[in-house]
Amino acid sequence: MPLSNLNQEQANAASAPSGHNLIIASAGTGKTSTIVGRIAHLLRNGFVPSDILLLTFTNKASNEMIARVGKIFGESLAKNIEAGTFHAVAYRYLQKHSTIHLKQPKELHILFKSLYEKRIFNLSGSNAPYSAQYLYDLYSLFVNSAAHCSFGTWITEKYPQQESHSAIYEDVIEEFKALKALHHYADYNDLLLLYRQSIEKLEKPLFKEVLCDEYQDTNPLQDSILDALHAPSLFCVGDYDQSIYAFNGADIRIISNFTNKYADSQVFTLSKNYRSSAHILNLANKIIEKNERIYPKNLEVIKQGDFSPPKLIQYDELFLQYQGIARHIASSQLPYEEVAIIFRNNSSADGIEASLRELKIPSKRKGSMSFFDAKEVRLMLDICSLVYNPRDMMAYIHTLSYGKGIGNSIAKEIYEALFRLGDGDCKKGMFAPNPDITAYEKKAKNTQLGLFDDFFILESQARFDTFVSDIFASHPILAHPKIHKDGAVFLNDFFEMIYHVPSVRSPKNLITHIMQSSFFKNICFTLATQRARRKDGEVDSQLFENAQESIKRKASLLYDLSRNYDDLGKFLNAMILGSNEASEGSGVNLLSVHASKGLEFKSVYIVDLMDGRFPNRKLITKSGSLEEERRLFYVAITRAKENLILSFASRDMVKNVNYSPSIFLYESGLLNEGE
DNA sequence: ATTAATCCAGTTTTT
DNA sequence: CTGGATTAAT
Repeated sequence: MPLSNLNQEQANAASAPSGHNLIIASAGTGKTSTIVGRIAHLLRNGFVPSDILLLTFTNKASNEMIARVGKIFGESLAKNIEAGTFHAVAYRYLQKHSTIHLKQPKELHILFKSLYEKRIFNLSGSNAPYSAQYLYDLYSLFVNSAAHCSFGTWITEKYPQQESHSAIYEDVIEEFKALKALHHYADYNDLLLLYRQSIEKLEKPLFKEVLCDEYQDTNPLQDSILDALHAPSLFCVGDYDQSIYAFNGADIRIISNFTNKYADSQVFTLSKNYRSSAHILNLANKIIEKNERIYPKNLEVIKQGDFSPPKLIQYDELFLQYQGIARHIASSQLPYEEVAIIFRNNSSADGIEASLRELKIPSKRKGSMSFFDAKEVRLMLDICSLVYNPRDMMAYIHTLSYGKGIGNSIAKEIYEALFRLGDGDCKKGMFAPNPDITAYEKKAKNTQLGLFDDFFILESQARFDTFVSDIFASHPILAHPKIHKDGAVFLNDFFEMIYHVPSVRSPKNLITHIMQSSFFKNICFTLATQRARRKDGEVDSQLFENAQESIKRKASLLYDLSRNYDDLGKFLNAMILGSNEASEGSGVNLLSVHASKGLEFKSVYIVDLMDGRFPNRKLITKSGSLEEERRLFYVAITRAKENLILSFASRDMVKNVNYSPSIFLYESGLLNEGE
């Protein structure tokens, strides 16, 4: 039945014999239907669900496809197909076969930085070493490009002037890797590396057919996973012209070399476009022709009807543009869900959101970064992490650093003390410390200071007894000479909270418990006070109320999220792997070009088409290319089904900058030279 | 050496 | 509005 919904081209692809099949599917040619059709074909021809692996670029995409398969074959059967992003699939496998703790990218970044900052560079040369941030990004790019040489060699090749630092770089990275392995921490890249490592050793392929969506955006590391899977049959779907992830190592040579790599490869091309009007497709073709062609492309317009041509609106000022677009949307009479505003840089989103709000137009933005970035949310998740994994160093350090007089160093010393006192289990270290172990190793300092330290340690046992509870009184970690009254009270609250963690550690129970603890409440109080401080140093009571309200809202949002999970580990990982899956609210869609990939809307507005911003000149000089920017523009245009509105502003009043129109507006013929 | 406070710049795209 | 860097204080 599903195959009969496909056109001839799609059906040919979907029913291709097992082997190495590449499907060139341009924008709007029914790529999803073809993949679903392929799965249907497989299931009808002797494959069982567990023979099939479906790799997509987002988890949302795989959920949609599996749901469509479920409509045909039943949900219970469809859910046995392994499906998701490379990362999600890798993670699921690793969780079954090893111990790993997935960490927020930012977390490991902090860890890396702390190692990096201890290094001493030779600054006599003229070349300053890269910042920890930049080095970390470069390393990630190195991993994703699956180079066969060492990082030091790689970096020297790419940036010869950095050669003198490469040995130190390599050494820090080795230390970083060792530390990650020790704590079983994994970042996104590690998921892929570890997965590849595990499956390489297998004697029998895990799957009979692997389907890979958005093949043009796979990077060499992901491609090496496709190799390591040794699947007897591949079904790769992609479009050269929509490759927009070069910054993440995506390499278009992977898709263009497919036919050379596999002698038995078959290429299918889908050329019937069902999505967009002729006007829109003509514009898209006109743009993409400027890029070098790898596969011929002649899109056939299927959509019939009388549609308006793409429109360019010029504004004098940035905010006038946003307000103008908002008014345009208000008067367009379309349901807001059918409308998308697409921009090159996320920095455009705030202004657009504000302008829409002025007109009371609801809007939704993808994965509000701000939510998982908020200190209070991260704190709650850190507490969950350290309950889940009582040797999670990062989570302990972040949490304990909130104490007055306790910074990263002392927090780390406390963690290490608890770790040793509990023989590797910090919770045991808290409530059943090994009496034979001293909390803090004596530091090899000069004797005078050493005596001074001992003096405090002798005193410490009785130091805080008068105001701390039984659970905590005379705990060995109090021996730390730098912990004083506030810190002790803080630690006491921490102990109280952990001690009373509900025995049923469901995510929602735990979140509720944290929210009710005085430990968390006190920190929120300080956070709110900080946020309510005016420039003169006074605390504005109104601002304080607002800040507390906002914290409460975020806490209850996290509680709502936690109710969907019955397992603490699953909850924590979902908060990391899928943190930007959930878009909040409803209404007009606000999307970056990258985020718009794979989506379609009746009306599309592409804003801020100024030279420098789109194309992003800064990036072109760094790592990107004008061709990639052009593909981005092509992707943005081809999201539109019926109406396409392009706009730019010639001036930004706030930044006091003048802009000239994007080169793409000239290329598209909407502007002529000299205008 | 470590933490706390203050001031200043700046903002790419994703799993 | 946040992160980073600088500076002051313990």
